[in-house]
Formats: sequence, C-alpha cells, structure tokens
Amino acid sequence: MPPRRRKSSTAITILDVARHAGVSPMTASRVINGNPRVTPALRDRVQASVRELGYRPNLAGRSLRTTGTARIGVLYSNPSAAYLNELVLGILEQSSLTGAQVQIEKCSGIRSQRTATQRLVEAGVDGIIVPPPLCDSAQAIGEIGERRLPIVAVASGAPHPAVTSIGIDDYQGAVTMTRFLLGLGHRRIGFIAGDPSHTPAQLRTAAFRDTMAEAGLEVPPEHVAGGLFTYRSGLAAAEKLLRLDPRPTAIFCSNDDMAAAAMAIAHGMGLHVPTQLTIVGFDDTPMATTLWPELTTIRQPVRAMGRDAVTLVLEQVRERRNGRAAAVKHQTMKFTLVKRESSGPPP
Amino acid sequence: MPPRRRKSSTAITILDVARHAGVSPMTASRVINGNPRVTPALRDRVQASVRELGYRPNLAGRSLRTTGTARIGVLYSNPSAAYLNELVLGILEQSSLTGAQVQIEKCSGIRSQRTATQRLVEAGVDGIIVPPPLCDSAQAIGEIGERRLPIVAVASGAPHPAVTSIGIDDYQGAVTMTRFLLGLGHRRIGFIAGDPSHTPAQLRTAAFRDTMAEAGLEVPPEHVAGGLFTYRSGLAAAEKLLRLDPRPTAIFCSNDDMAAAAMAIAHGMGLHVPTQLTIVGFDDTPMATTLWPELTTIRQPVRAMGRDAVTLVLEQVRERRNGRAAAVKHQTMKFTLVKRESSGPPP
DNA sequence: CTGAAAGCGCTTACAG
DNA sequence: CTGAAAGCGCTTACAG
Repeated sequence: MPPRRRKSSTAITILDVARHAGVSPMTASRVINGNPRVTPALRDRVQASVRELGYRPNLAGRSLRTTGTARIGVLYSNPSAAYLNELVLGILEQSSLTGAQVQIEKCSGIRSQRTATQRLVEAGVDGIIVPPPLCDSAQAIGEIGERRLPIVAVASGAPHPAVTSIGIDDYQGAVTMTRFLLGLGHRRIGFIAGDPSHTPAQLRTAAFRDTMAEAGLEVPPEHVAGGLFTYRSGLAAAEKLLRLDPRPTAIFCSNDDMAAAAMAIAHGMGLHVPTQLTIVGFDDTPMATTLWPELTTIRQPVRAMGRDAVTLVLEQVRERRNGRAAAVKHQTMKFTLVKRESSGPPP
Repeated sequence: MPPRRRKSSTAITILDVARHAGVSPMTASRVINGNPRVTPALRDRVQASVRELGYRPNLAGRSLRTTGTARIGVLYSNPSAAYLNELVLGILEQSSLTGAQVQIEKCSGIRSQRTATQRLVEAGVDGIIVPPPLCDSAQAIGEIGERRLPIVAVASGAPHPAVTSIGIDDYQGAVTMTRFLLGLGHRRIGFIAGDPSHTPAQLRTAAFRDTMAEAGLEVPPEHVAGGLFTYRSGLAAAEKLLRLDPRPTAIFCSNDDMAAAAMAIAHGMGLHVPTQLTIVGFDDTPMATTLWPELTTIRQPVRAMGRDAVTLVLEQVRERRNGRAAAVKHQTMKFTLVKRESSGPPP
C-alpha cells in the first residue's frame, strides 16, 4: 500500500478563521486576543468559527511579532531536587506558552556564580529568575543588577524591596500549621528548624514560636531542634526530639524532606504515625505523597510560581523595551494546609 | 532621572551575522545548521561572526518555517511523581528548543483515557508521547493508532513492534546490578519486585533470577518479595525480607521508592546501612540522593529520554507531512550503575 | 470599529 | 557552491 499523502495535518490558521467568519484576519486576531474594540456581532461570529474549526493560535508566529522572543535565564544553586524540578516545570510550561526561550545555569560557589551570571549575560538573556536560596544572596542579586537585567526572586522570605519577587507568606504558613496542631489538641510540639541562613526558615521558626506564645504555651529550648532542610539533618534532629521524656506528641518539620526523616525515625522506634505521634511537613513536594502514611503539610504552589515568575520577567522585559522603567512587584501566592494521614490528635 | 531608551536589547539576527561575515543570509543559515555544502572559507568566516556577535538563533522564527510548529501531546496515568516530572522536564526542554508546543493530559480509568485521548486529538496534536505504564496498554496505543497519530512509547519493557519506542534495557540493567552485588560478595540477596503488570518490572525480576542462577545460586521463593513500585508496598516487602532468618545481606529493590522504604525499615531495626545491610534501588530518581545514606542504583537517563522522545515524534510528524510512511524506531538508551553509600560487602 | 500593508527571524524551494 | 525571492502565522502600526 503506497503511503497516502495527508494534507490534513496542516493546521488551521487565523486566516482560516477569518475566512470562515467572513472578516479580516485583523478582526479575528482582535477577538482572539480579547481586544474589546470589536462589535459584539463580529466577536460572536469569530468565536463561533474558532470553536467550530478548533483553531489554536500558533505561538511561534505570535511571539515572533510580539515579545520578539524573549530569553529568560534561571540561575540556581543547591538544587533541592524536588522543589527546583517543579519550579522549572512551571517556568518551561509558561515560557513554551509565550514562546520565550529558557536557559538554566547552575552554580555552586561564589566564583562559579560570577561565571554563571556571565554566561547568561553572554547568551543574551533579557531577564533572570532566581530561585532560593540564591534569591537571598545580595551578591547574586547585585551582580545581576549591575548588568541592568530584570530579576524575579522566587520564594525569598525577605525579598529585596527593589527587586520583583514571588512567593508565599512563610510566616502565615507556619502560623496556620501550628494552629492546626494546637487545634488537634497538641501541646507538647517539637519543631525541626530549617537552614538558619535561609530567610523562609527564619520566618517559619519565628511563626512557630509566636503562635505557641500566643496560645500561652512555653516552648522549652530542647523542643526546637536545628536542621538544614536535608533528610540527613532531619534524621539527627528527629532522633533528638523523640528521645526526650516526655516526648513531644507532634513534630512540625520545616520541610518535607526532614519530615520524611522524622517518619523513618518514628518508624524505627516503633511509634505509629499518627496514633502515637503526629508528623507534619512544609512545601508539599512529591516526597509528601510518596511516603506512607502520606504527609500533612503546607502546600506551596511551586509550579504556579514558576509560571508567574515567567510572566513577571516578561512584563519587565516589555516595559524596558518600551523605554519605561519597570515597576517592582511583590506577588504573594496562596498556600494551603493539606491534611493527609500523618496527623491526628495526641494519644 | 528619565528612563533611558535601551535599543541594546534588540537581539542579533542572522542578518547581522550575514552582514558581518559578508555573505548572504542563506549561507549564514547553512553554516549555522551544519549544511556541508559550504566552502570552508565561508564557513569559517560565518562561524567567526557568530562567535564574535554572540548570535543565537531565534527559535520562533526557525520553527515557523520548518516544523510549522508541531503540537505534541503527552498522555499519562499513575504519575510516579519523580519519574514523570523528570520526563516532562526533558520533553519541555526539547520542545522549547524546537518550538514545538506541548499539551499534557492525565487520565485515571479507561473511560477517562478515552476522553483524554479525545481532548488531545481535538487540540490538534500531531503526535503523542506515552510514558509508562500506559505505554504498555494495548487499549491506549490502539486508540491513538486509530486516529493515525504518531506515537512514541517511553520506557516500555516490551514495546509493540509497530510502535516507535525509547527506553533502557531493563533486563541488562538488573543483570548489572545483580552482578555488582555478587561481586561485592553477597550470596543471600533479597529482591523486591515491582508491579507485576508493568513490563519493566517483569524484566528486572527475570534478570535477577537468571543472573543468580548463572552464578549457581538458588533463589529461595521467600527471598523474592512482591511489591508495587510504591513506598508503602516497599515497607511491607522489606519487613518480610528482614524478618527472615538468616537474613539477606543485601536487598535489591526494583525501584528507588521501595528502596527508600527498605531503608526506613532497616533503620527501624537498628541495622546500619551498608555495614550490616546493603540496599540498592533502580531508576535514580531524586529520592536516591535525598536519602541518607545515598542510594546505590541504576540510573535511567529519564530527562534525556524525554528530550529524545520529542525528537522521535517530530521525525515522524515531518515524515508524514512529506507523505512518507514514518519508519518505526526502537531507541535504547544507556543506563549506568551509580555506586553511592548504601552498598558494601556483606558483614 | 475595521482592514490592507508590512514585517518579526528564519528557511524552503528555485535559480544560477 | 551561493544567493534573491517568497512565505511560515501572527500582530503592530497606519489608514480609513
């Protein structure tokens, strides 16, 4: 059987829509882009054609004319695998939607940070997204600022006032979780802190202390164990907390990795979660649903943050190209308390 | 200070390169795309200009002319978070490079699978990538085939001969790991199998048995514990294996999630890894390096598989558009044995 | 409010 | 081997 020539795979263009609706391509374009200066009658006709033909705009064509194809850099260090993965996913998703190109550069030390920034600049990026913990590095931010490039800092606990940022309210997140534990009836709550040099860790710890104080509960120093956001540090911290007598009835871990570690320790000591011990995390990384029992945690919409970070850089890039000074924005995303099986009332 | 008009952000185009090198844009294009029909002298001049100007092709422009902007669908179910994330990352990476658009559809039951496929078709995708375990579903493959859409099956243990596929050799991967354990001196090796309905799980189990037999070692039935690739199933399986007397000196888990579970159980029983017990996984997901000790495992280049899956669909799409029947390809990627801290000689 | 023209950056034919 | 022309799909000015 000879291969058949399939002309059918040629996609529907805006010209097809225009012809079908009996209008000019321009009018079709206006309707598709939600431009209000179109007579309702025409708008309806075009929308009907779009639906009927199953039209989907070709983004390459669009971006060629609009953004002129922006290039976005991502500068990261210390990849907390799950978190960064998810963020990059959002970034790629959105940039593929807008036809922007993304270049990702990793750096470890300060030296390599200079060269990574350099590489991005040489690659001609129009703006840079900076995930944590680099988002809090005055060094990194300063260096990008020098090149007069737009920046978006992601998930900083204390974003530089002059730098556009996106993140959740870490303080309120930890308040919510602490209140949830109190609401379950817990009074002896252990806390595993995150890397003290990261601003979100600082906020989460402060929020825990403040909320406990607000409830009239004293937090003995040994109830707060130092951690570094790593699984390994969680192992040591959880061990310390669970050796206390009396033992805390709940452990609030500053992230999911450390909560996973706490779970392993509890398991090892024969403590059943959640009937004998409640363990909760923060972030809602994939780890939270891999574990068993699944983790109660605070969900950060990391993917959406990635998407919006792209939108924010692109806005800045466009402003600049139009010769305007881009306004600094601080976007706060909503977090959610996700209740799963690792939490319950105290024994 | 009035905002300054920065004309500088206008990117360098192929026209700039051509002018700089004193050739036509066509010649520049040929050099940039590695077309061999160019005099070495011209080639060198163009390459020098590219370097000097820091030229980077605008992908929107390119894809507008070449692929005509292909749309790629991804149809998945049962998201083993880490694996899928990584795959999608690769897919988005490559498609953003080629200017292709990606649409991702999730489905759970068979019903929802029909509608998900339907949605992709209606969205006008030109080809579909199918990650595991759907890649082994005759149902899913058949349904896409009916629509005469190109398919790429990812990580199937037994790819349909008529369907283009990409994956590693799961059998050889498990052989390698088993030999590694034997080489360390282990003889009593426990094995946690994966979901028996997934073809890669079948191959890994078979390879383990065969390699043991080849070494003249009998595998008592109780040394092979059934699992489902989930953490939870790993918990139960590991517990069973470690209660045996005599206990295995090593446990080979069919994926990293189950290895993480085994690690938690070992930890709980006070068994030090790796001095008292060796635990190894398969896949090298982010989990493998989150744990402590970090996991010895077989690395699947999932990200690269995502990238190449895009290349494979695009090839098929192009062939079809040219009226040719696309050749079926089965691409096998290299796996790697990654030795970390969870493995050592038997006690 | 609507449309005809031009062009974003690149590459596919088509000539030489 | 090299290049002049045309066009991919869309939207930005510019006219009406």
